Amino acid sequence: MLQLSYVREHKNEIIDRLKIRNFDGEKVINEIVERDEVRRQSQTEADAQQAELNKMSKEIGAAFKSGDRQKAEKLKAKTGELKTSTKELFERVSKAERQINNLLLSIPNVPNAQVPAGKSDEDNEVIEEFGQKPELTTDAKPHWDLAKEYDIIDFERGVKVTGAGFPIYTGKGARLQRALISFFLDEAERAGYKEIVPPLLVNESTGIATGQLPDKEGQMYHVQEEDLYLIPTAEVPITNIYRDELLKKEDLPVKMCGYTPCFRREAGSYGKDVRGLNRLHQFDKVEIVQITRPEDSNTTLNNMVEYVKSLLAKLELNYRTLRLCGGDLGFTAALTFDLEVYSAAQKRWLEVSSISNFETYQANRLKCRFKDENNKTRLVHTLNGSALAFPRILAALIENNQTEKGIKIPAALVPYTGFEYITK
RNA sequence: GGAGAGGUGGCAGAGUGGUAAUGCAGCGGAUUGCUAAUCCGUAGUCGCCUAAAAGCGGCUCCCGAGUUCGAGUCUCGGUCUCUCCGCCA
Repeated sequence: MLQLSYVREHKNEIIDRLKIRNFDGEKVINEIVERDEVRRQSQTEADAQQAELNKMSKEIGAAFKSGDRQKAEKLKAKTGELKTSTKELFERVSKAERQINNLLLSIPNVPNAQVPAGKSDEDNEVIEEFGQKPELTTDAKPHWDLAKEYDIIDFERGVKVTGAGFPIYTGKGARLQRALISFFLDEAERAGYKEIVPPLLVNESTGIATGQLPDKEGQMYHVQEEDLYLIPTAEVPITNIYRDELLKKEDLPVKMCGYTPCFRREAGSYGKDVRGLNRLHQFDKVEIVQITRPEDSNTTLNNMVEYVKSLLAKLELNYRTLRLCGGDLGFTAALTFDLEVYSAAQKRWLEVSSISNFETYQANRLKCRFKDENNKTRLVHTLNGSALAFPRILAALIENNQTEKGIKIPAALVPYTGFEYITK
């Protein structure tokens, strides 16, 4: 969430910039500033009274020690009234703090200056297109047909075992998943990311810190009995590794990666977009996460985008890079680039990676800070990106590489799959 | 699941009702003729005052209530960790 001092000092600028993401923050922010004034005034009074009480306590202690019992009793009698009014003042402070906190939680991140205005995904800015769209014969099939034909994904039995959106990968399909895990993790390790195997269930504090809670409960599966949530992405547990920690400046940047399944309820998603592998309740993903100094995060974001692009190039997939407009930006993100791969059989672009800079928004909730060379404690910046999400990569791979001989595996993956073609 | 012990600053670690020891690390400074030693200072956070610092004050010993003029210390509730037992891949 936004820092209170930042809201106080840049009120109008924040209101203006939030408009880029079509968020009208005027009322909430004015209320925060007003509550903050109450808070500070009450605290100044309360502190002064508390100081007086502390002084009296010491005098009483001294009087007892010197054996002056009468003086002590006299002083004790005087504390009562002051105690009551001090307590009331502190209650006003904490009430204001709670109100401010709730209001702050409801405000999304302030978009970075690079973010273009726009209402929806249609207004995202295409900044680059790489490679040729593959040309397929007219009888080319979408992946859900190919999956059945080549016996690599069993959607129907997935429905039986669990429900829609939980596919079962079989045989070479399963092997291909395993190949992707190893390929992406090996690449990430080469790029300097430390591999993490995080928990797949997280507690409430963790969900709040990265911004999934409150409000977005609908996205996560909740385990009632233990009050835990299944992770919607590895971002959540991996970023939270450094929650409530004070890092040394030489620890930065922290570069981590991890493979995990991701679980999403996707409440309210219907229609043709959900066909096949396009939108699932459980899917696999390798995530990269970085924690950086504030002044480095812009460069880092670009490096992360370049890194993910290099993966797509190695998989011989054509892609385009989008800069998300304000209307499509996630709640916690300041700036996001999406990478989309073209599916020739479905004749549409598929989002395979989303790479974001959260600046201090998550860091403030995480209370993740570092000491700089002036010994100042400052919030870090957090970033993450998919590198990559499997289902749509798989969809594009099998659709775009369908040949008469079978489905051709890109050369970079062959050492991992152990086969060059998936055949019937 | 049962029993017991514990949670103190970036880290380690004392502290049985009256201003939170000490060591290490980091940072700043002093001194010395050599990859070093020694000495001094230095926790976080909120508020007041500042142009900024300095300064002053509050809070913080896992969290929340309570007792008390005064709580790291006593009481109650919660939470997490460790040890032993039970169960178990």
